[in-house]
Amino acid sequence: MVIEMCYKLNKSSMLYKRLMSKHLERLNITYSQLMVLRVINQEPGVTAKEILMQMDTDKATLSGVLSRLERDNYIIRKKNEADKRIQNIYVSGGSEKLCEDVSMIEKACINDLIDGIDMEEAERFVNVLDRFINNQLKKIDEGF
Amino acid sequence: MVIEMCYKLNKSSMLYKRLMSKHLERLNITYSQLMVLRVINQEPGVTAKEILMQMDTDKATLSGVLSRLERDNYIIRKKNEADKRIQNIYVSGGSEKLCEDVSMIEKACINDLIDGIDMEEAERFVNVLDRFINNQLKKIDEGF
DNA sequence: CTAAATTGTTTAGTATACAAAATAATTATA
DNA sequence: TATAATTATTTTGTATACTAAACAATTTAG
Repeated sequence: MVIEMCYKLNKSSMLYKRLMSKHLERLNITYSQLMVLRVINQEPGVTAKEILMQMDTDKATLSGVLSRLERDNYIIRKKNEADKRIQNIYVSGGSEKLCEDVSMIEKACINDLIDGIDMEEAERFVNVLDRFINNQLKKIDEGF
Repeated sequence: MVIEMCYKLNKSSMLYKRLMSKHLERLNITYSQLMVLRVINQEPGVTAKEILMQMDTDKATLSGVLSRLERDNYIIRKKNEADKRIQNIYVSGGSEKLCEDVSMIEKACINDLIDGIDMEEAERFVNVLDRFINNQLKKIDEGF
């Protein structure tokens, strides 16, 4: 039963990424890149470290995403003069617009997915999901 | 609200893979490889095509997983004489045992994750998740 | 029967995900 | 103050995920 739940969580997650990627294709940006770009858009000047703390991803993965975002001119990195280990990251012109466009797409895409699921059900669902995630985080913190 | 739900589904899925991968590390097999190995264990002689139909993954991805499973001696592939495009796939000796071991690990791992979530909640959760997945599949079938 | 379409699978190329090691800059310590 | 420990980030190496193209064997059509 619980194993089934886990498989289905994985399946749903995979399908969501597949759906969003398809929609993002014509904007020439990937799902992961977008998630990161959004954080930078909301907090101009953030550092990689700060992005990492917000998003549950790996530093090596983020490093790659950032370098591709920079390569494609979505972001700009400036070395921090006070501490030269740090780079402050900013979105480049046009990226704010991109973030907005994507939010629209996302909302449209998601409306279809919620079909037949009412608000109360969704809330209970997220409530259980939160507890499940917390259990997972606890396990990981404890060192498995 | 629904966007939040999607993010959390992704997060939970990522955490689950991270947890399972950690546990599987000492068995020298990856999560994806194990999922495929299980199908082969249950249906000796299956073809790649048949595995694809059961598991929602990509043929190119599966091809890679199969070649690594073969490289590491977990499976054996035999060319089908009737139709030489096809290969029948079998687990090699010891893999049945491996599948059992992993099931044990998985159960132990999952017991901790369900902590504080009762059976009824879990059932409702999976029910909503099923509908959500079906909506996603419908969207993908419709060509997005 | 032969060219064209189909089928099962692999290869090439790009983007993650993640562990482990390497770098570079900063801070703490003997 | 030289050295060790720490911090922020990148690099390396392996394993997915996915698209598009390549291949080989098999069918289907004209």
